[in-house]
Amino acid sequence: MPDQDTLASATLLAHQMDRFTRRMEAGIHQRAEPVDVDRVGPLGGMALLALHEIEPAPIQSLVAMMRRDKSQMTRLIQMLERKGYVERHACATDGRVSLMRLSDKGRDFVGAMQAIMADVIGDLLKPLDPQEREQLTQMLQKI
Amino acid sequence: MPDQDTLASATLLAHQMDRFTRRMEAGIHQRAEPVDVDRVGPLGGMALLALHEIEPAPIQSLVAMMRRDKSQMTRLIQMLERKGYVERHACATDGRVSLMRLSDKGRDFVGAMQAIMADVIGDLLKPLDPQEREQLTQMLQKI
DNA sequence: AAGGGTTGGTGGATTTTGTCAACTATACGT
DNA sequence: ACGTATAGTTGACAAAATCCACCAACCCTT
Repeated sequence: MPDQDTLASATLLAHQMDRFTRRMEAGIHQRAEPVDVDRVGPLGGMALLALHEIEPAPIQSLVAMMRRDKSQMTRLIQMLERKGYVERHACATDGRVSLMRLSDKGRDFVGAMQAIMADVIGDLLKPLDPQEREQLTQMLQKI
Repeated sequence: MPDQDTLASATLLAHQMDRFTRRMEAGIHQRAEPVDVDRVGPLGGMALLALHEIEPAPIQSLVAMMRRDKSQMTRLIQMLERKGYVERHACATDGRVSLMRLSDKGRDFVGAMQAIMADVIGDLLKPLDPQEREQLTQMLQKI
């Protein structure tokens, strides 16, 4: 039987998370606007970032990594391909999958994006000392 | 000049946050479905939770708290009012604001919701020991 | 090798959220 | 009384999420 405190702290955490994520996205979105000439959007940007870490990869991996619906991901990738940020080619060992990788244009974009993210997040995390930041990422890693 | 590591860790944090928030929302959404008979939706649910902490409150406070657009909030509240979860009455000291508070129905809903949230979040946080959880909320508080 | 179940990816349709700008009415300062 | 700021509302629209059916290639098992 959870007491009143447990209940309240759970919703507190949820709100905190939500708010932080929100601030993060707003900050990134704002500073990314001049960079995002082709309007890939926040989600598209995140997808490119994610792809950068795991390329070459099938859509499925990106789906798992970003926890989005696969149909959504299909369309997102199609858009990114159309705009020249990612390239796809059939997988040699499995006829169903098509492997994606970043194009040069995509790589440039990712570089710019990472700088912005570091900037924004560094800003948001200012109230924490370096040790705490380390702790934070480690905790998030665990979960 | 930020080094490669800083850049990568920022995007890592962003992804971690995004994923966690997403898992949380998915879990809550899933388990809340039977409770959400009037289809107030995830956002409506969060709004009620938030309101519960600050009521009675003007829309503006909720806007600040949830970091959503005010127009979105207006419509959300209208929906919640229509469905009988919140009540509004004019503010005595300021003719522009209308104060919101939960109805009994709203309060019941919040109770059910909190239990679900505690459950889901407790589940997600299982890999952390109590002390770490405490640390986590405190860090999030700071930022 | 043929069948049945599974998995990777697509497409359509709809709902939920988010964004931006214009607009009303009240409040506030001078 | 005047300009300006604030709370809330509305319209129009764009982005993101969700759900479901579907195809084709894979993987078993027999």
